[in-house]
Amino acid sequence: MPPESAAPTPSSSSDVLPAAVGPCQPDCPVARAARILDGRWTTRILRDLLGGTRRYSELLHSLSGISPKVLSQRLRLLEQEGIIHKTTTPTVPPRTDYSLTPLGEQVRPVVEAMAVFGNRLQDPS
Amino acid sequence: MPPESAAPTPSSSSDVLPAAVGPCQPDCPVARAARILDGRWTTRILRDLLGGTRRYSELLHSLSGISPKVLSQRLRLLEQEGIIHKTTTPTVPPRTDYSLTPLGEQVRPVVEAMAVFGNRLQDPS
DNA sequence: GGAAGGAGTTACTTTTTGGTAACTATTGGA
DNA sequence: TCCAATAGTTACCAAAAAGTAACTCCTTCC
Repeated sequence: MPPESAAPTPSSSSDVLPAAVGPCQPDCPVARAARILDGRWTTRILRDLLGGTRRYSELLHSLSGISPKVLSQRLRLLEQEGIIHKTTTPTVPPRTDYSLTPLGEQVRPVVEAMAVFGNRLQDPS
Repeated sequence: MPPESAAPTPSSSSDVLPAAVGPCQPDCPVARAARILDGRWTTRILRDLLGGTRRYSELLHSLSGISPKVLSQRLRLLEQEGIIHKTTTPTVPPRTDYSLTPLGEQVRPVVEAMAVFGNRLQDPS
């Protein structure tokens, strides 16, 4: 039987990926991140919030096609996970601002890497 | 009315994110990447393939909990998108190897960033 | 003849996610 | 009195994704 599989692929950069170490367990870092970033809209919401604080109605319009239900669902979830922070100002029409928490700021590299990858997809040079 | 929203947040690194430029369109790079990385298993499959070539049965076991149906569905999809490559060796029990294409290698930074983020989630210091 | 091994497929069900449309609350202003 | 604006919620329905279990193909070995 020939020596098979798992040649110690030249790891491109750091060793954050234990891919050579073992298989991806259900609670491995990648899986945990995936659970939070899951959903059709999550990364797009985050992408907009990486540009700064946004109001509910701003997000509703900038994420064209999202419904108010899904938006508030996702925002609630991200808030529960400690990724975003909600500020309600009880002005006369009420005003709600959403912004990234310090933890939420940590998704920046993920979303940036996705943007780079998305550009490769667009332009298959 | 006070000047509102979208203060030009100090962009942390490169300008891959057009967040300051405008809202995320349905076909923005982040959205395109998200469409491909979507699904409960996709990033985990990719994470394992970043460790090198894997066989169907290896993936089936390393991704504990995945069903053969979902695995082959996802692999087919990723192949169609040009992310992975499939090699069938018609030996006596047949053997199929999956590996990343050059395009697929481009997801490494995404998955690595997810791993880093996932570790922050684990250890909320 | 029958089981074994690898890579799937098929039919069917369940769960999850998302979409639609309409409705609520609050209060200042025309 | 009624409308407007903001930030949602609610009930209901549709679609998509995933799970389950069983079955297929092929060939070699016992």
